[in-house]
This record gives sequence, structure tokens and C-alpha cells, in this order.
Amino acid sequence: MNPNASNNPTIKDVARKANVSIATVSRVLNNLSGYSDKTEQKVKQIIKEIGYQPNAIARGLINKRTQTIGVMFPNVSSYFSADILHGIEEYANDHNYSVFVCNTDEDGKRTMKYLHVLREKQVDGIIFSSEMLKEEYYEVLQAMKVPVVLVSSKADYASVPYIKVDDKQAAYDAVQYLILHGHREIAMVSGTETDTMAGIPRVEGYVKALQDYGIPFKENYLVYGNFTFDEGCIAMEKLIQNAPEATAIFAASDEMAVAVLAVAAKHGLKIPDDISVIGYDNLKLAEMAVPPLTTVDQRLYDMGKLATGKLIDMIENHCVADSTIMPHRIVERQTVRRLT
Amino acid sequence: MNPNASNNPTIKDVARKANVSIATVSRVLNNLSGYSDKTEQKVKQIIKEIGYQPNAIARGLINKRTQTIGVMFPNVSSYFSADILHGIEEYANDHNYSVFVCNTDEDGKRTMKYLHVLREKQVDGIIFSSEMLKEEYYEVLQAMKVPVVLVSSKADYASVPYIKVDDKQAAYDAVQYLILHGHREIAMVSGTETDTMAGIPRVEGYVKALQDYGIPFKENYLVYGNFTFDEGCIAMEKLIQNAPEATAIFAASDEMAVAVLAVAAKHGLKIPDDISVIGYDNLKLAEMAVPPLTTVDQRLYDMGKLATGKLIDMIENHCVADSTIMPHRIVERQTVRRLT
DNA sequence: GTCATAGGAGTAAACGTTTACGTTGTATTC
DNA sequence: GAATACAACGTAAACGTTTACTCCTATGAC
Repeated sequence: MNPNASNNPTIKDVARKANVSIATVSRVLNNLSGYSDKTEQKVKQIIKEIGYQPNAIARGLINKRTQTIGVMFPNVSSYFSADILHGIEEYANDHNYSVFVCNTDEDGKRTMKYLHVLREKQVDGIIFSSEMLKEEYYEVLQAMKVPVVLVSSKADYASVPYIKVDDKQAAYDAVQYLILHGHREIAMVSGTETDTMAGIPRVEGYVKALQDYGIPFKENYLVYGNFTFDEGCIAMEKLIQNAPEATAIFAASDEMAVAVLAVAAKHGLKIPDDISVIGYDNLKLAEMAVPPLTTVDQRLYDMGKLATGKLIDMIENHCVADSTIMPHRIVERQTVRRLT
Repeated sequence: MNPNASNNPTIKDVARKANVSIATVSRVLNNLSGYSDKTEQKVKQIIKEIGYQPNAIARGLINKRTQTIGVMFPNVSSYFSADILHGIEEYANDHNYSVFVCNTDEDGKRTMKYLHVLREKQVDGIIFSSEMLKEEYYEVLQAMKVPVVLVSSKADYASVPYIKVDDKQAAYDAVQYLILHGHREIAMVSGTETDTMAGIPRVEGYVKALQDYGIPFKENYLVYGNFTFDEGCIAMEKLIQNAPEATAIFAASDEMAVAVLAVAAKHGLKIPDDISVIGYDNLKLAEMAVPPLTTVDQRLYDMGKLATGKLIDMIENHCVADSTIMPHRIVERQTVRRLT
């Protein structure tokens, strides 16, 4: 009788039925050398026969590698994260890694909990997306001794590889685009005021572009949101109140740009006739907007892939990857009008 | 000397430093009984001191439980999946489970590969989202002997618990809503023609509503997409060609409804003045549309949570959960006009 | 015929836990 | 004072793999 009838078959079961040792089965499984063709056939046949599947947990225990990575998002369900995740997932899967998704809610407590869970589960590496790498996190990460890469973020004090676009330059280019289309009254719906990653640099780019073209910066032209649609709406309402002369708006995220579109429509403002809008991200959402949104593309999907590539490289070659500044470009659609 | 200086500390290290056996450490770790207060303090102190973290892999090997679930999506980055994933992730995390995301691309090969990976990694359960549970999959699932729950899907031949809205009824209600607003020329942008889950039932609901109100069904009023924005655009173009008399459109997904909005705008058609539109899903996208989209809400986030709840229940109590028909409701926004 | 060699295979330790079982010592009961 | 009970531990097996060693046998060189 099979002493192990109800459970999933193990390497032992295969060994017994094939009349070989488990070492031999392991060898053919990992196709190493050290067995005859005949044994190989026999073993492989038994494996098919009883439907044996290796146990990655046991494997992980001895190999100290789990073929698993963890990915931390401030908000998994945001349309922004979705693209990055897609890239990560795809690359990881193609290279035989699985991915744990973690939703931090931008909450320190939650993040720390996740970090501990990922550590317990022995992930081989971690990707941190669009979030500040707080020192608190970094310490745990160091204790874990696993590679980390940042995507759409950056850590100044630590030598963690990152992938992001040059936010200041990208913002500059967006605003310059508006200027070159004849606009001089340009407002901005910024991201989080204190965000050193995606908030501040983009307003810096905005301000610099204005400066370079001799356009005075006006306080009332700059309002803050937190990158989301809802706050984008509030911000746009403010703009309509305080900056009715603006002919163009630069929004620091597509979600907020779409919010601008939405409240503009609510107020009977035509886009781009009454007001031009340029976004930032190039989400699918931008294509779907009415009218289709002109925006700066940051290839989130590719960033996800690239980040995963770097991470896996670090895992497998025990090296440290370099950072990369992702190229950006403006994709012209229909929300910016040329002023004559 | 610590013989284990460079690696992460293990339970053995704790035991040695605390002058107790590993069994005792294990006991305080899992707070069982069988040790004195003094020992407990000592052990806990050492744990803090050397920063010990249990190894979930080793734990998983012996417990045959990994506190991990797998989630399969046809497309992780779709705005539809994002909401479900968010719900799943949240509930899972709150109950100390981690989640592996899998992107099947609706591809059988990929799906099977994933199923095998999930099996190897010994997940405790699997959630299948918005996809047919093919017999091929079901067989593997059975071999794995892990609980499965379906969300926004359903399997007739197998007793797998599912969570979904009554698609036919929801579609019926949507169309009825249009009818009660005075529309009689109602077109439909359907989902995938062969999709028995979300495709066919929704057109059945559409047809039935027309019937019940004595409105003749017209072939040219029904076009097919695959739930996505891109195909929604193509579908809408067809409708404008073939059914210019339609005063209202029921789209089988919000993405397609937004596509309807987009191409309508492109053709100079005003929403809802020239044409009314009702969607299906109630994604954030619906709120963001211009004008905001009237649609049928299916509470995807809650469905994700509920599915995970059922799954964990099945895992922990070795029971089989029942299915639930999720309530739906129409959320009125601004894309449906009352015909006088 | 002897020796070295290499191919083909088995043995057993190790990975980091949990847990059934055994042992010791002390307090309680009569 | 013997019997009992229980608290407070320790021992060792087990989970399913991988892999360093070891062993045997056949082959070929000389």
C-alpha cells in the first residue's frame, strides 16, 4: 500500500515507485547529471503517472531562495499603480518569479507590517513603488538583506537603485509645450505639496519654465491636490475661482487632469477652446478622456518591467544595479489649443 | 562565537542565547503553554535583541499552510480588476494572508502555468476572477485540493462557490431604466459574444426588457465588443453607422460606455442630449467621465472582500462556502436624459 | 592482471520550524 | 511518606527537498 495515499505525492513516492533513491529523482528533476537514460525515462514516466509536483516550500527552505518578490504600492487599485504592476507581473512571471502585492495605503504601520511579512515569507527581493523610502523602512530592508529597487521614486540618502523620469524636466517640458503653443496664463494643479518625489520637482519644473520664458509666476495660479481625481476636482474649483484668466492648466497627474476636464465641463468651459490642459502619466485614462488628453508619457508599464529586470539581476548575480532615468515624451492629443 | 553570524538568526540562535531548548522558544513564539513567566521574558528579550524573525517557509513546510492565496485575473491592469484586487488584498492582509497576483491574459497556457506555480508554492487557496473556469483548470484545481472561489464568474458544472451579480437581471434593470425614461430606440454595446458569464446573460437581459415593454428587438442595434475601451470605440462607430436612430445605448461595461462617450463626442453628438448612455460596473472611471456616467453598480471592491472571506473560511474551517448573488443598483449620474 | 577512472547510483545531513512524547522537580493529597 | 498531578521544560522526529560524500561496477590503459 501507498503509505501516502491522501496527500499530494512527494519525491519519495516517485523514488519508491521508480525503484531509485530520492537523490536520483532530484537529479532528473533539476536535470543534473548522474543517471542513465533508462532511469530518466522511468522516473519521468512515474512523475507523469502519479502527477507529482515539486514542493517549492521545501525547495525554498534548503535553497534559501523562494522565486518570489514583493511589491509595495501606496494604492494598488489606482490606475497609476495598475500599469506598473502589470509590467512587474509580466516580467516576473516570464522569469519564473511570483509576486506578492502589498497595499501600504501610505501608512507607516501597514508598511512595516508588510515588510515583516515579506521577510518572514523570505521573498528574494522587493520593489517599492511611488513612495518615499523612509529611513524606518530602509533599516528593515537592510536587516532583511534582500535587494530593493524603487520605481517612480528615489532615495537620496541610500544607494538603492531607482527608476523614474526626470520629474522636473518632464514638468518643464509640459509647461514649455503650453508656452510654445502661445499660452502665457498657465496655472498648475500640483500633486502633494510636501512630496519631494513627484510633488515638489514638478512645480519646480513649472516655475522654471515660466522663468525661462519671462512669464511671471503667480501665487494664485498654483493649487495643490494629492494626485487623485477627487482632490483634482477641488483644486480645479479653486482655480476657476481664483484664476479665471488662465488659458491653460498643467496637471501633475492624469487623474487630476481628468478632474480638470470634468469640472471644466461642469462649469460650461470648453476644452480646449476655453482652456487648454496637459496631464502627466499617460494612463489609459488619458486616451479615454473626452476630449483625449494631451499628456506627458512616462511609460509606467516599461518602468515596471525594467524595475523587475534590475531586481532579478541583483538577486541572481548578487550585484547592485544602477539607476535609470526613464525618457519621457509628450503625447499630443486634443486638449491643448494653439493660441494665435 | 556565533556560528551563524552572517545569516539571519534562527530559532536556534534564540534558544542558545536564552539557554532554553528550541521547543520552548517555539512555544513562546506561538504562545502556547508550558513555560514560566521568567523564561518568557528572557526569550522575548533575546528575540528583540538579535532581531529574530520566524521563517515562514520552514513553518509552511511543517504546517502545510502558507498563509498565502493566489488570485488569477485575465488582466491585472484593467480598471475592472483593480477594484477587485484592492478588496481582496485588503481583506487578506487583515487576516494575515498574502496574495500572489497572476495575470492570465485569458490565455490557457499561461493560466495552466500559473496553476502549477501556485501549486508548487503551496498556496492555501485560489480566487479566480472574471474568467470561465475551464474544465482543464478545474482538474488541476481538484488535484491541488485547495479551496477555490470565483468572483464575477461562475461554473455550472462544478460546485465552486462564486460571487457575482445577477447579470441578466442587472442588464434588464439598466435597459428598463432607459425605457422608463422614455426611450424606445435602445441599442446595446455588448461584451464578448461567446462569453457565457458576462456576455450572453447581459444581452438576454437587454432582449427581455425590450420584450416585456413591447419594443421590437432590432439586429442592427446590437453590436459586440470585448468589454474594453478600444473595442468599445469600434462598436460605437458601427452603431453610429447602422443605428443612427437610437436614442439610448446600454453598454455592457463602463470602459465601453466611456468609449461610447468618446466616439459620440468625436462625432459631435451631445450626451445626453443627442443620445443617452448607461454603463455597467460603476468603476471610478464612471465618476470621472464627462459627463459623469450613469451605470449599474456591482460593488467590485466588496465582491473582492467577500470572495476572500469565503475563501479563508473554507481554508480554515475545511468547509465549503455557499455562493452569493451580489445586489446591484443603478447609480444615476448625467448620461441619461428623460425623453418627454 | 592490475590500476586508475568515471559513470551511475545511494546515504545521510541539512534547511528552520512544530509537536508528540518523555523527563524532571515540586506541590498537593491522603 | 507514598502516590498523584501538573508545570516546566528537553529530545527528537517530521515536513520535502538538495547536495556533499561514498560506494560499486564496468571500462580502458598499461
